[in-house]
Amino acid sequence: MDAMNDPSARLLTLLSLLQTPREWPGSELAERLGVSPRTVRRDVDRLRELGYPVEATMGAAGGYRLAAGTAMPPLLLDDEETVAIAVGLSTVAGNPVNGIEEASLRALAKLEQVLPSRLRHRVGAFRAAAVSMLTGNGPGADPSVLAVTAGAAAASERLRFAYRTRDGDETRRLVEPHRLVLAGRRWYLLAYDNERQDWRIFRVDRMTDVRPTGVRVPPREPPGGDAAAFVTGKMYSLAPTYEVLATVRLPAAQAAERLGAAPGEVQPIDEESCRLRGHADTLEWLASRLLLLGCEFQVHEPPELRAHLRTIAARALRATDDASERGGAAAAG
Amino acid sequence: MDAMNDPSARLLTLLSLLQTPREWPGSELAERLGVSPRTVRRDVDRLRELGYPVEATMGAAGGYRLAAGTAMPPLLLDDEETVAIAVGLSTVAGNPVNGIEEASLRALAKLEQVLPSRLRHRVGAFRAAAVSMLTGNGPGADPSVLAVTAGAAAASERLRFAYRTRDGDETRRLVEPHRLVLAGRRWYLLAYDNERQDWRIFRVDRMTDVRPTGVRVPPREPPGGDAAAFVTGKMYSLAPTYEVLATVRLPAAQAAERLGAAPGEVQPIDEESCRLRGHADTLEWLASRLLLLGCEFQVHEPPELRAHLRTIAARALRATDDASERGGAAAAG
DNA sequence: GCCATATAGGTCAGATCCCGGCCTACATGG
DNA sequence: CCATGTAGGCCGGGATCTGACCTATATGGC
Repeated sequence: MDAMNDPSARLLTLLSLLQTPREWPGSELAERLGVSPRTVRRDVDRLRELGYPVEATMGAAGGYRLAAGTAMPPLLLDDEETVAIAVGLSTVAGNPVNGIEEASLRALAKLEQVLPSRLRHRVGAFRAAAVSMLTGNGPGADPSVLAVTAGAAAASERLRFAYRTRDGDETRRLVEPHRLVLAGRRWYLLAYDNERQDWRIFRVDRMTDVRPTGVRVPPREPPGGDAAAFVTGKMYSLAPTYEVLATVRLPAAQAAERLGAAPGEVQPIDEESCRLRGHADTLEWLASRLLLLGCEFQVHEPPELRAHLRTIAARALRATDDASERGGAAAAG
Repeated sequence: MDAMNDPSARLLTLLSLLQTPREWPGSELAERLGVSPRTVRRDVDRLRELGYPVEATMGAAGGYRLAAGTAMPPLLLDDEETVAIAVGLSTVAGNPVNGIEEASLRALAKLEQVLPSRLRHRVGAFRAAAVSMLTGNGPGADPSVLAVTAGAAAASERLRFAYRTRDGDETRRLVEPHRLVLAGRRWYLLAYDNERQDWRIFRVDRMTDVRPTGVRVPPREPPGGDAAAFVTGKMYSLAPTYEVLATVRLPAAQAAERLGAAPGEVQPIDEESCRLRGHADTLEWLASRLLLLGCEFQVHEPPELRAHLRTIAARALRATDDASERGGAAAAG
């Protein structure tokens, strides 16, 4: 199969074998690699010298296996594992709520760059199901759009895409991407618009048909220097959001834990309740998060959220109403 | 730093450089690798012969970059990307709803096997936040328990762990793990209990302090042959679940899409409503899923779910009740 | 307690590969 | 048209790799 004469290729396949969570006797490795057992021992030595600790259990039932070291070894994945990782990263990057969004985006860009095309559509299929499932069918940004954009920004490549403005118009853009910024629950792209000759901010979930042009340009300095500040400053003009103020009957620590490092601040009121302040862009998201807290709470601030909670309450009551069960059309009003 | 005299190590770092989404001129690669440009060209050739298509753009502003080929190249990740991948896999494996659970579990086991300890606690910290955030704070199984168990099952290693029975008793077990099976929303371990000398099924979320013994045993044949059938057969005796029957005022296709490939069947009633049948183990999960559908629905079957929906409705109404806003203790009744 | 079987590693000789330096060919952008 | 990049052939000296010995040592089963 592979040319096992080449020590480098052999080391790679040896690594991939050792990453399987099982023990490999040296003789079997020798057979698989097509070399003598002595060479296998030498290769194992080489891996150890490279910093990848190959554990060996001695004795009659001995064997080799890869252990945790100080550096990550190169991951050698099969098709399904690759798809799983791509989908997993999509759920984290496409619905970011914790604090590793940028890293997951980098990893996703790195992965998409080398993803075989035969796996690409499988990833897409799973992604739709998984993301909508895990995130509560939010209208988040397409992870592959995110990945391509992040890659172009890192490579300083011009980017071409279609952008749907707030009014629903479709426009085509040619930009020099600078940085992706996460604000609230949405990704924004800070980029220099080549046609309009000015800096613009784009909502990534409104970008489609994204394709790198391949043209590299020297990176441009954004105005103000700090991309995040620039974006958050202009964000509210792009997407109207709701300011939330609520009282939650839960200790501040517990509330923060259940909410995750999500939007907003949590301030303790007393030992068993706290004040929640933050902003989000959809009422459904807010309502479901509050209800999933599993405790009593009061919503003070956005009247729309109060109205929406009443809507949900009414719907939940109708769902348990025996009267509407008989005549299906009764729920029309 | 690295011994760049070794061609194997050099190829690895070259791969890691090329995985960065940018273009690398050959001269810079030569400098970084500490070899002559001619050797870089030879190394690039070698990568291509190994099946990793290194794209090169010719001309004055040329350079090398790694493109998508037919096989996945070994992924070389930095710390943050590794953590992001581990967290992403945890959200998919620890809250499985789509159909790549087994693959994500394999990938997670592979990754945890070689995860440097310094990254381990960072993964743990993010995991708690991310999983509870994305899954709606379900009491799912600990992903690292899942990963260790999957690894032991793959390696045919005996496993020792503490198990909390339904009555709340803690027992210590020594088993030969056979397979992990996903049933409904929970992971189950089918294993041969060495002390009780019989096959047993364990809920993974009740396993703690899991540690492989390192003792390898020849794999045993499970009773019926098919692990999944065996588990689903005994599942209901382990965890009491709720049978759901509901009518949803949404076309069947849309309902299926919003519910994902989750548990249950969706049967169309007419063009704008359908019947939903399935089972799940927590009322919170069921209620939130139904409410997130964003449409009218009626719950027929589990009386507990009807009661829970009324509870939620009452809580939502109290949250918008101005009277209870003044006196905090008024919500006690 | 012994033996089979595993890892661990030293040594040697021959074949092979690797590397840098030099050369020419070719594509591209200013 | 020229500077600058990739592409690749050729050559010679030196380093490396491999298999085939060998011994030491740890472990589990009989």
